[in-house]
Amino acid sequence: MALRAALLGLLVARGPASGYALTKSFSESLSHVWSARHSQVYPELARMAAAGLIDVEEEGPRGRKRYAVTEAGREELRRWLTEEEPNRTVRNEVALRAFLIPTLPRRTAVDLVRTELDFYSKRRQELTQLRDALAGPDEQGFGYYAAELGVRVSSAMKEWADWAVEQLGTEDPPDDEDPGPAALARSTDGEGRDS
Amino acid sequence: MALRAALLGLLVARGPASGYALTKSFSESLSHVWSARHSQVYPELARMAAAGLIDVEEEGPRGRKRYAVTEAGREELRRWLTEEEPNRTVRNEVALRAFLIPTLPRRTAVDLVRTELDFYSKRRQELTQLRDALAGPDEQGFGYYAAELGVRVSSAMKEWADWAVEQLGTEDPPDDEDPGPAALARSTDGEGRDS
DNA sequence: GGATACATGTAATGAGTTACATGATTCC
DNA sequence: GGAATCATGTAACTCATTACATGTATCC
Repeated sequence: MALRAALLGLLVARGPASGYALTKSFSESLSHVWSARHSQVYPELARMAAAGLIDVEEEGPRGRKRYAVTEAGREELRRWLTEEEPNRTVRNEVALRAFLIPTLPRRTAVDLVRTELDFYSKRRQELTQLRDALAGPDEQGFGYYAAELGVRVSSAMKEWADWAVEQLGTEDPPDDEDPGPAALARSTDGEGRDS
Repeated sequence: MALRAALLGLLVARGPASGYALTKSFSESLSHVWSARHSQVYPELARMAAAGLIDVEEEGPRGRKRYAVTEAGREELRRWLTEEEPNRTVRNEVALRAFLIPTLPRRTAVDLVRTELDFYSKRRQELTQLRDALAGPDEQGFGYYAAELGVRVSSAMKEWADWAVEQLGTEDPPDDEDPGPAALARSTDGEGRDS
């Protein structure tokens, strides 16, 4: 139901829009928060219209349908935000890779972390720009909270990558050309506590 | 394939384990990084064994199977980490809720953000403890990088929530009992740029 | 003997991705 | 007229959750 809430939110905040335009939001402004492809968006919009949460307000040029949120849709969004328990399940592939780093030779590990560092450095810049744009007088701050969160989270990830590179040792030590695992290798077998 | 990599990583780093024990990792140490239920873990382990990435090393008491990673499994983990492009897709329900906050009346918005604040405050504490435990002499630092990342990210989220509460205004203003939207309401209709 | 934790599986359903498929408008 | 973009949809597949189903060992 998160996708549904996201669509309702976009329609409430930015006014009527087509499935195409909504999909574009997921690949642009909303991409640091939630994502969805058009193949997921169109059927969901159809279901929401069937449920009376949105209406086809206008049919435009290339078969375009402009959807507008109904009163029931507004209520559903409010209900979802206030009454449904947030799903805080984490499934973060970058963090997973971080978890797995110690299984790699040190040099390889450093390279990987450096890649993340560059990536989050860039993302932070992008999000900072976005946030500053949203803080402008007219934009009414929609997306501002999320952009600020994005800036803070990507800063944290960038700084973590800085820290990790340092931890892993950034200089080539004298014991050249035989990397060896970053921290552990096959380790601790025979931990049987039960049988 | 992220689940597969996570399982291989656990087996490489902590040695042979049962599906049950691996599943427990996803609800404990790994829960801030990746999650999976037993109904997903068991079939995946079976597929991995069929593919020769792991072996049933021992069959224990209650039908328990202890899996050990093979050389092919180690290689697959290395390959996944170094050759596969990380999936950086974000699908963060908390951030989505942040995005949607401005559609709510101010008072309700503040309550919601306060809940997040408490939650991330707690999570940060937990992760800090976990990280400090992992930094101990014996643990060889496995999970340390991920725990550090978790601490940094949840700190960022907690601090964002602090900031957001302040932005939304924490004091009851004199215009009591008629909340009104936090920032915008139905807003800006008729943005048609195309037709 | 009963509760709890250990231990493994399957089935139905929902969420999300990739690929297939089609056509209209606009810009050059 | 050709390319790019607008615009919507469906089908097959993978990934993930919830619920169903079963049985064993251990602790009290």
